[in-house]
Amino acid sequence: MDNLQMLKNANLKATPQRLAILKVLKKHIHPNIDELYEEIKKENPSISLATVYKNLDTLVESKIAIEINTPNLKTKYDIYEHPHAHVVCQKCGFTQDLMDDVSNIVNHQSQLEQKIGKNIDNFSVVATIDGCQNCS
Amino acid sequence: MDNLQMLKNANLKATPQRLAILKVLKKHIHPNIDELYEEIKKENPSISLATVYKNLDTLVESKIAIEINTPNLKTKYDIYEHPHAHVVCQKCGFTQDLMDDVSNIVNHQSQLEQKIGKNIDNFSVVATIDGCQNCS
DNA sequence: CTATTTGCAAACCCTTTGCAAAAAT
DNA sequence: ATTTTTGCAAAGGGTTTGCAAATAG
Repeated sequence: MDNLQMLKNANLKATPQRLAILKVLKKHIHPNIDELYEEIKKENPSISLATVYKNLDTLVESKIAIEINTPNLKTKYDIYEHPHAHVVCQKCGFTQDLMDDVSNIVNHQSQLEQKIGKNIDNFSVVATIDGCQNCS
Repeated sequence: MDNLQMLKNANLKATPQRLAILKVLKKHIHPNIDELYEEIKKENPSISLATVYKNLDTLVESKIAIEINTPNLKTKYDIYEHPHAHVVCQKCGFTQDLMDDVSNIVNHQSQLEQKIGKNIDNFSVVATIDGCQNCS
């Protein structure tokens, strides 16, 4: 969906700052606040970090974005398009998408389902990834 | 295993502070630093928070304890006895153990295994838990 | 005796907050 | 015109660090 429309649907004012955040969220994979901020400043040098913080909170509240909490690292963000799960390396924070079919495998196990429910929004697996491509 | 022995095996000096931390880790489920600190102070009023921080790092490095990273909340700790996984509520941080057989279900899926490896130490699933007993 | 650990206080992040000015509708 | 949002600077909170004194082995 169009960024401007996403904001309108959520009753949020379409400020240049918000549009810039959405643009970067869609172009970069799982950025954290610093990566977002640096990227946005290229086109919008006067944006303040506090504004980025505030807007990320707002976007998450409105379910336009989601947070991916990572161990010891800054929270990462993703656009909430169709819900999908993430696998996060415990050591280095490297984050990968879990395809829908894979998360369904996890999700359809009855015992697991009891614990985590059927809701895979924001679902993330933090694990020691043998041979993580990023840290080993 | 005996707390004193665990420390000796890791070449760590058996200070009263460390023994106190281990004692509390074994008695309380998934405490965060504050819960640990408050509990330890009951018997060891002069311990400093910095010491608790330092020792938790040390214990995790020595694989005597593990960290459970939780969204928006303080890191929780657990004794590393036999490895097991955790399910953490995304909303409230409520943390449950995942029994070995359940984590094996997750673990033995070949696609998932490719991503997360066979190592279930420290494995945690952060998810929105429908009807979480703690937050709903 | 030597190396490690402790406790304190200060430093150091990162994130949030208050508020007046600016901008969106 | 009204309400929301921005940007700044300050405050806040959690964690880490440096160092001298204390302690474990």
